[in-house]
Amino acid sequence: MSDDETFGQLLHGTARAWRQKLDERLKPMGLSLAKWRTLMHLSIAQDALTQAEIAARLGVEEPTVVALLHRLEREAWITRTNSPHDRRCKMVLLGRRAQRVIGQITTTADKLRHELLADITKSDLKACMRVLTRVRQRAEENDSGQSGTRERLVRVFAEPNGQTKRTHSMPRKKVIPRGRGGSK
Amino acid sequence: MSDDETFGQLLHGTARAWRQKLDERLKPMGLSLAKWRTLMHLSIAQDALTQAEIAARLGVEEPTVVALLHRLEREAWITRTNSPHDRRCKMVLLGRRAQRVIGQITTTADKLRHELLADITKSDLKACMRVLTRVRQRAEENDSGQSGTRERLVRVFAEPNGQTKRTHSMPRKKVIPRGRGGSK
DNA sequence: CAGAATTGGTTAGTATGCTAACTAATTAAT
DNA sequence: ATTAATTAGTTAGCATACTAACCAATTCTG
Repeated sequence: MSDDETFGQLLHGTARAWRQKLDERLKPMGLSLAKWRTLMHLSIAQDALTQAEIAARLGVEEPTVVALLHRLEREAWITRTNSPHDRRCKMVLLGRRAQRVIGQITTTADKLRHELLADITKSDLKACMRVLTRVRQRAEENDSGQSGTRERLVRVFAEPNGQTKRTHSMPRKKVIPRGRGGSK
Repeated sequence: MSDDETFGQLLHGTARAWRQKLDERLKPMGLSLAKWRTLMHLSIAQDALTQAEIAARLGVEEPTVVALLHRLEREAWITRTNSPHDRRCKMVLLGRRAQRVIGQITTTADKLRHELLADITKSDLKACMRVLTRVRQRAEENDSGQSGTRERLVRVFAEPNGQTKRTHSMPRKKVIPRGRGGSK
């Protein structure tokens, strides 16, 4: 009870309200928070991404991405082509339509963010982000070492310059350029 | 860009991680965050609630509650009976099973909350809750009057101190019909 | 009191997220 | 060089949330 009792409720409620609001704003453009996030990451990457990379950047599981991309493709926001280097992969690209309006979409999201954070003091905001970061860390860590292969959802946060410090994978066979070492 | 750029992502990511963790902990008991919240509100109420009241307390829409209660009923956590006072209503009650383990469930949730907020300073936590509260308020307010009847989801859990100050409702069950024509 | 408006609940359809289980392709090991 | 392990993507099935549309009961209004 007491104070932290409602922290969870507050956290979820706020996230939900935010999502709802953004969805509402994006709806006239035929988008949503999840779709926008996907397009944004593709836009930032400035290059085709594999579905696994998208999943990592969004911080969701692969099957979720499959469905998401399916919808995005159906609505012509993106295109998917088989990679010639690795026949398992599909390279995902922004379609024309998306390229044309990506700016507007991002502007909408930015605007909302500023509205919602309008009268928050800089220090409160910092404190809040500090708390959220810490909580997320805590919630994501592996509840102590129980068995082997729990380690999914290694988040990959894009730096402003598009460099993404991948935590895992990216094969890119032999002579293919623009590779970096990687893999843990 | 810059700082608040990632606030939305952080907010969602944290909420998601939290939910995931709690779901994971509750899973062995056959529960989940949404189910637990429902049972908790019923437990707090110490009385049967209508579905509309539950929806208001959970802060979700009615159809969501319908499905949720359907699952809870199927698993014998709750029972639903038609109200004798208002034939539209269904009164929802905690089942035996739920009454027996509600304490354990709540303990689990409390424990997780304390773990996740463990090393957060009191003042940071306060600041964070202040921010979240403000943001939620903002996100929930009616973006200017446009479509007529937007005003759902009037939250009941407003104050972070656990006090519940109901904003509306109180099911006028058993309203004594003063001088009405009665009949029927 | 009769018709209108409101309220409680449901159904249908969609979006997002998850896990489990599977196929196909690639890489690692023996 | 086979076999084993890993990785990319998919499908199936479920949970949770929403909106839109609807019925039935109740309350409000004129």
